[in-house]
Amino acid sequence: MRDVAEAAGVSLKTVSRVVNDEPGVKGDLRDRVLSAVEKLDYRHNLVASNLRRSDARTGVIGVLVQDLANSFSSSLLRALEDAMRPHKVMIVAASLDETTLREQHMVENLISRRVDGLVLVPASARQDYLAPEVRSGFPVVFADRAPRGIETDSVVIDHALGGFMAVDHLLANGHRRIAIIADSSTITTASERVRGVRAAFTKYGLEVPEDLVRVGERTEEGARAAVHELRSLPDPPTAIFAGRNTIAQGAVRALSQRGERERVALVGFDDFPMSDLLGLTVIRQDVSRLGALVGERLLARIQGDTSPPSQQVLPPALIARGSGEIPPPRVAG
Amino acid sequence: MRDVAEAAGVSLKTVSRVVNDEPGVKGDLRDRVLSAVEKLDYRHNLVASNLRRSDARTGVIGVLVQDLANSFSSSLLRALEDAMRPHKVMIVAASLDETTLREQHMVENLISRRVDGLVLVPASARQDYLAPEVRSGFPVVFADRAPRGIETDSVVIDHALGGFMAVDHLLANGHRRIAIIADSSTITTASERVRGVRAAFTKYGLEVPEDLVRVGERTEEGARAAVHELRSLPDPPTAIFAGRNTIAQGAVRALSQRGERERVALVGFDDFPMSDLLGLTVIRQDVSRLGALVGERLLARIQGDTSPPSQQVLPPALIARGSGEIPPPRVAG
DNA sequence: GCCCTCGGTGACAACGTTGTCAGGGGAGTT
DNA sequence: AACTCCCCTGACAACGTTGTCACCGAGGGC
Repeated sequence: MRDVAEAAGVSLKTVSRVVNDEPGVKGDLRDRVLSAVEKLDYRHNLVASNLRRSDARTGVIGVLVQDLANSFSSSLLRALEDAMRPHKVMIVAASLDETTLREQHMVENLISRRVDGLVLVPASARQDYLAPEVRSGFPVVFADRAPRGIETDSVVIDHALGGFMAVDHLLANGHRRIAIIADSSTITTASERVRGVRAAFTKYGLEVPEDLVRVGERTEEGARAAVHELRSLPDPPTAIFAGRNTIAQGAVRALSQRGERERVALVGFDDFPMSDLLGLTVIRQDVSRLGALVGERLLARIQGDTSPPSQQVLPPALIARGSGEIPPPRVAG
Repeated sequence: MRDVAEAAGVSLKTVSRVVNDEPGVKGDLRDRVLSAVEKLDYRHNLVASNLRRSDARTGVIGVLVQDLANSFSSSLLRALEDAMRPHKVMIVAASLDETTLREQHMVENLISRRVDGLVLVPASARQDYLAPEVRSGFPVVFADRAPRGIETDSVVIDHALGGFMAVDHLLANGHRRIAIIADSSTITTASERVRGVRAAFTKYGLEVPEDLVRVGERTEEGARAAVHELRSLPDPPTAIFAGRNTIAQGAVRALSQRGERERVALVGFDDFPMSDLLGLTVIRQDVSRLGALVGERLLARIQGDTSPPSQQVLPPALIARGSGEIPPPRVAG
């Protein structure tokens, strides 16, 4: 910028005015500056600009999700991007892979970078470490999973209700031997879903078939192996509840391999692209809506909203596509 | 930081030393500083730090893809993230939606933010506007699509070869009435793929059935409509080449609706999750490898590699899963 | 006892920008 | 003709940090 000022024969401040489209620079001077900018390939330095400016907006938010390659995460990211674009806010994104430690490192790093706000799909069980920031009014919105240990905005799906709906659906269709495959119980969404599942059994006055509960599966491979194992039991499940999208995908694969896709009922949690073509019955979370609401909340906070933390809960929906409507085999009444 | 220095009764510089883990601060002083940091909830400001530091690394790269929610883009992003994480580089990502204007705005913005480098899946036909940056040695790597108008690193798939392989496969299986549904020809990858398709016809000494060529489709809905229309022709196609993942998805939907999935051959470009379960034959691009190579190249440039621009071309692979192996109906020899 | 060395600490300027305020000159008013 | 007002422009400090260099005191060698 100094060079530009020199080349145009004006002061630094005048260049600054031209670059920022501030009023009050006469035509010829402005032209001289612009042509100097052109000639020297000058690029405005937003880093320095943000440092100096009093309001201190960087125009960047941090978004920490589970896995950028996962359809849930990427849809959320896209929805957030769309919500932020009109406000000229960009997104720094990272995958946490359910790692508590990485979550803390990333949060720390993003705060050091002075992002304007944070969207968090937490991997950790508790987020007390964020307390100082939240207290100081730093905008943080939790998505999909509620915060623990701090009070801040969140927009979550009613995971327990989703789990309930899925298994209620299977029980209503006559299934009793229902396998439950879910992620590690340290992940609150997973344990919430399982809680809902248990509530569904309770509603029918039934015991949960504990021998068919597989908690701690995350990967598609693990889920596939679990289904093979479960179906090989002496008294195998006639229906399966898959606690998240990768598990459902693994389950479909396993049942395909066994040629049992028409025989064993399956309800998944999380919709994903093309699941309709697989005829998969799922509990759908409206990810676009989730992202839009999170974005809206974050923007409000960034713009100075100081109302008490809000907890928004979105209902999931059961999408029947066939796999969940397979009846149990008629053996004994 | 000033407050911390005051609270600890030391100079600014000493605080700086402690925060940056520099050697040469005695035990008790260091402790005094750390406790002052704790008490005041001081957070190191990386923005100012980066401004002052001479080497001027921000530890952020920009990644501009087509659509963050698309499985191709999100897989690429994830691969890049994995390549960058060991080097403590974060990612600012944005969707271009094939908009030339947004591409330029975003690039400009990212450069203003002084990102250390840029990964571009370009939407524009030419990228001359980047010439000044490239000339000055700013690290830019093109992914999936080669640059036009500038010389810089790129890692691309051989799209023409992929198109050729797909249609060669169909022709070898006896199809002649092959529909070509592809994205707008202004997108170089799309036109490259179509070029390969035409080469395949030429190899067999055949004319391209121009009445079955639909160029300019991008969305799943458009592709679905196109398939319905094509299959309603008096002399309908017996096979379909779908020029990208969303088109293949639309085609599968359309054929499903018409109950013709077992009757019409289909080869898609771009693999996507669960396509194996749909029995879809595709041309697969190794996105993880692509992302890893792009990340490697970008890191080398950031670390000062000044060798001439490299052009890496990855071969695609045909994954036969059934849909592409459906023979043409036996009507007349 | 003097000088030198060296580890620890601090004062100051600088990174690239913008907010503040003062000054200069032309046009309009009395 | 003198004065006022307003529009442009520039000088300067400041944002939060770190590189540079100087200083101070203790310890060791002669």
